[in-house]
Amino acid sequence: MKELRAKIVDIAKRRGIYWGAYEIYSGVSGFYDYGPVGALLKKNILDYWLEEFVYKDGLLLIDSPAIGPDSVYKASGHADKFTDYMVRCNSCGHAFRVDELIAEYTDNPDALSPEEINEIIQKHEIRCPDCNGEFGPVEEFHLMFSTKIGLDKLGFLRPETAQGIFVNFPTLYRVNREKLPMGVAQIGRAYRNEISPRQGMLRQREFNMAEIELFFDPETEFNKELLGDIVLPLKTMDGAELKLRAKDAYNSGIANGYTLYYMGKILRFLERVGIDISRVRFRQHHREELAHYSRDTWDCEILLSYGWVEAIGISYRGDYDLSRHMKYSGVDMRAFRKFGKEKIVQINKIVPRMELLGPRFKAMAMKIARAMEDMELTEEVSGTLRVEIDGRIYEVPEEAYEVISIEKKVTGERFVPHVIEPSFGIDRIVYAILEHSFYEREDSGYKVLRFAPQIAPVKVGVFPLMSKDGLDTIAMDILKMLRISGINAYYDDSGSIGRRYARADEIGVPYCITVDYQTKEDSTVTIRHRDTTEQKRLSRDNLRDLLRKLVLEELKFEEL
RNA sequence: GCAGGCGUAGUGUAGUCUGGCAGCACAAGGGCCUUCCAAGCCCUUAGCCCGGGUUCAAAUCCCGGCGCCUGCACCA
Repeated sequence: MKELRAKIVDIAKRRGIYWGAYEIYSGVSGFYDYGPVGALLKKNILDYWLEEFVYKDGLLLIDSPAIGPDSVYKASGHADKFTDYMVRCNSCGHAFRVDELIAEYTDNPDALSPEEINEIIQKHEIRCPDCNGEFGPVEEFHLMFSTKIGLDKLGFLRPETAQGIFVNFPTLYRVNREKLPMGVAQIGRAYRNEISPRQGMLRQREFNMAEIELFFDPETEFNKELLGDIVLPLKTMDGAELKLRAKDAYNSGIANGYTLYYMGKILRFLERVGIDISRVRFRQHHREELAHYSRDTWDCEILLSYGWVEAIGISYRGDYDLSRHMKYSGVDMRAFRKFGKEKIVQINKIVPRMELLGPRFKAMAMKIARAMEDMELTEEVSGTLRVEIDGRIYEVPEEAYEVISIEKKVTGERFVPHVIEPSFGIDRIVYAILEHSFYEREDSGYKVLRFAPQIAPVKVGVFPLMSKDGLDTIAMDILKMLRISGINAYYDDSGSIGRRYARADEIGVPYCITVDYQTKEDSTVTIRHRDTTEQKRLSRDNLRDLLRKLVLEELKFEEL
């Protein structure tokens, strides 16, 4: 298996798919460049992702900034949960994670403040495990990259693209004409300052994500018709491995309906982009494994040379994110749920008597009156009323207001929507495609990447059989014609024809056109199929239309 | 961050122990040849991770740094 990894790394660098970034300065782990071939591969995957997940389901695509103020990440919980405390030994300089050092002295090392940690270290005389030296003060280590916005405002690089969607919920909800369910998608880079990233492309400090937040009303029944007969490979929290039809899984209550819906879509998507879905499963997180925001998470894992690798996560985040942003920002993030029938309810309402409030409170009178009107009267109100505005308490005497009982028509109520979040690790999918589409030909031993035509970076190679006798100029004409038509094609006249096919196979070019001597007589060319090496003759005239169909996979090579 | 291993053309490696002209293969570029799956011939490009030390002389020995790999830890 290690062998395979080495071959992928080799081919990736040699042919321009990807490589470690900043090589001339000896590299920085956790950062990668996509080369000319890889950048197109990634783009094609994302284009197809848009088709499948955004256009087909009518989602809203947005694009928000990668840098956000710390207020956003305080609200999201990342500022806390993404911080580790460390101490450094004064004599040997080694750094240690605090939670490990003090684990035996406290139940919840994660909940302590730096001061409390210092206290524990002092009290129990904890010393450096390496040299028994004394520790310096507690330092913070952020898994988020921090930066300054302007002169001194603290900012973070987003550790996920999701928050850009949550903070915009009220606007998006209106744009969507206040309808749920509402799906919002975002493609972009996210950043995590991993302590020591390994595993190549699979764990990067700057990486590409495609995320969806599907907002829905938890009280509206899920439409089962959305689930097909597709069979889902599941591994549940208690370790059971099952293959269940999506509908049956829903009936058994194993997961949320939208989670199952996305599992089905993901499986079809992965198959189409070239993943062997017999090496795919959905693994449910254990409770203690869940992220701080999650109620239930299923990882879509792909079997690679590294073992089972999480490539996509489907998280049921409940109302966590919107509730937090509502609390921290003070902005109403709720949606409206209409009742089937409108209800008539009796409510008590305070009516302020302005002629008494005015003289007494002067400029504050209007504010106090509004606050009184907005009070939720759950119990009887009488006597002096205490009204709080901006932290100050105002005492309103009994005679300055009246309580009246009125009938009110209630057509619905406000609630915080729930969220299902399918989150795609694009780089992991790209890498998985490389591993799953790589093979070596039995006869010659040379290497092939079996990319699906739709995601193949280069769709067609155009070769003159001999680079003389005018074959080269005909081939160049065909190349131009294809390029003008929006088909990514390239020309190669170097070395023998076999060598050129081999080069094309290495970067997964699905079709090769060869101009030979017969072309000069009857204007036909050969087309060669990468996966079978079979060839057919086609007329030059309908080459463009046929190739288009082949690339879109509307036509198979066998049908030519 | 810890422990171990490693760092030589684009890629893979020899040379390091025992200091003395840095070699091979593949790939790439040019040319000749060639009528369909990495053919052959000629030519070319291109390298000792960085810094310091020892030495007449360092890829080789010593020190420091950086990076990569494996394991541990970490992995929202």
